[in-house]
Amino acid sequence: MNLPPLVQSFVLHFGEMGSRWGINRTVGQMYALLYVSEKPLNADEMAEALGFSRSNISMGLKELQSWRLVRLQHMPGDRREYYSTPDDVWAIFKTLAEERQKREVEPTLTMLREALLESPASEAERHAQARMGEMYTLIDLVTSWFGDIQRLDVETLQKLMKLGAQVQKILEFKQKLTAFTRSEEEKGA
Amino acid sequence: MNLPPLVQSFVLHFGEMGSRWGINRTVGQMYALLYVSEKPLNADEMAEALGFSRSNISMGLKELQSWRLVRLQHMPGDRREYYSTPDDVWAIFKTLAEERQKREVEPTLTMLREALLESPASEAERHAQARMGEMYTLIDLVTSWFGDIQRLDVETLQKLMKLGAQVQKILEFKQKLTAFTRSEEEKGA
DNA sequence: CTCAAATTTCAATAATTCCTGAAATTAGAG
DNA sequence: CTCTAATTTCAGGAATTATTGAAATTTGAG
Repeated sequence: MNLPPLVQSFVLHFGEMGSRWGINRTVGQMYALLYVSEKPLNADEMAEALGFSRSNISMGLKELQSWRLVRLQHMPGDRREYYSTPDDVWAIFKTLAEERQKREVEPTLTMLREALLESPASEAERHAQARMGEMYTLIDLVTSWFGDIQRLDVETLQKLMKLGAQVQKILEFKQKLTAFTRSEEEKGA
Repeated sequence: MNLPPLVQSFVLHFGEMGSRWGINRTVGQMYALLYVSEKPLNADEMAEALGFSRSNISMGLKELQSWRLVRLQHMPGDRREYYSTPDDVWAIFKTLAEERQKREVEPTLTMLREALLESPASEAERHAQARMGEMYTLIDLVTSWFGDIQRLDVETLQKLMKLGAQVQKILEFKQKLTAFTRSEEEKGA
């Protein structure tokens, strides 16, 4: 691996993180490299920069494409394929959240829903089913919230981010939340 | 494995999910089993129920304890150790989020912060650093929001959940959010 | 204290996942 | 079309991770 030190530490960190998240180290490194690259890279450049085999790069890119984290493009007068990540970090985050939702949350909700339709055949099953119900409700609630946040458009987000005075904004957000939950309590009382 | 079918499908699903999340299959299954169990279980009961070796159970429990996902207790007149999961699903979710924050988010923020303090030695490094800055800001923003939601207390949450008419509540929440972002736009204009 | 039950550790091996080079396929320039 | 550069596939070996049984340690009842 022959990269500027700044880039190298980023790439290595992402590799480690990747493996904690069930993504393999080399795929994590590939993503990180593309993320900080000034210009799109082709597979040979990536193999060279990271010191992996060409075929490993090919498989990793396929994986990254399946997560929609990487975009493919062509350079005029060059038949090789060049890859890059989207510029907008918020869009990247949303894509990641959508994919995880689809791959992990949805199947779990489906499994739970099916379990909840069964007739429990014993006290143990009755209890298990009740627990699954609690989990279902929580996941459903949290992912709805998450979805709401995700639906914030890029412009709004960029504005928030560029203002820099995030703490301010977060405090306002917190206040809304507090107001919201307080009004619930009043209704409930 | 000799479990009621409802429990079995839940346990197996969690095992699969676990491996996607970098947690190993057997640890995922152990957690799932405890989660739906009516009463605390000891290690032998778990080994029996899941068909794993006693030593595997021991290591898995250590892992689960390090995540604070499992509590240890003793039964009167029995010297074996019994394990269970907390009842409150919201508390479980918060614990998980806290641990991930500590293990994954904090180290990443630290790495990024350090990278941002370096003086870039080239245009490539300059660009990489700018990208890292964008990532830093986003992670910081998202985790703050997440922290706010996490800080909602159990009672409020339980109220929301038990009301059952979640969709209603979510719509209200969405409205607050929309109001919030709209007022930002006005200020910005 | 003692001793047996309970738990943990750990080295060996089983299982899985990763990575590669060689071969096959695809695709675009001429 | 043809021919070659570019990419993908895939079987085999490398590396990592998971699981076990046996031995060591810990714990608490008596």
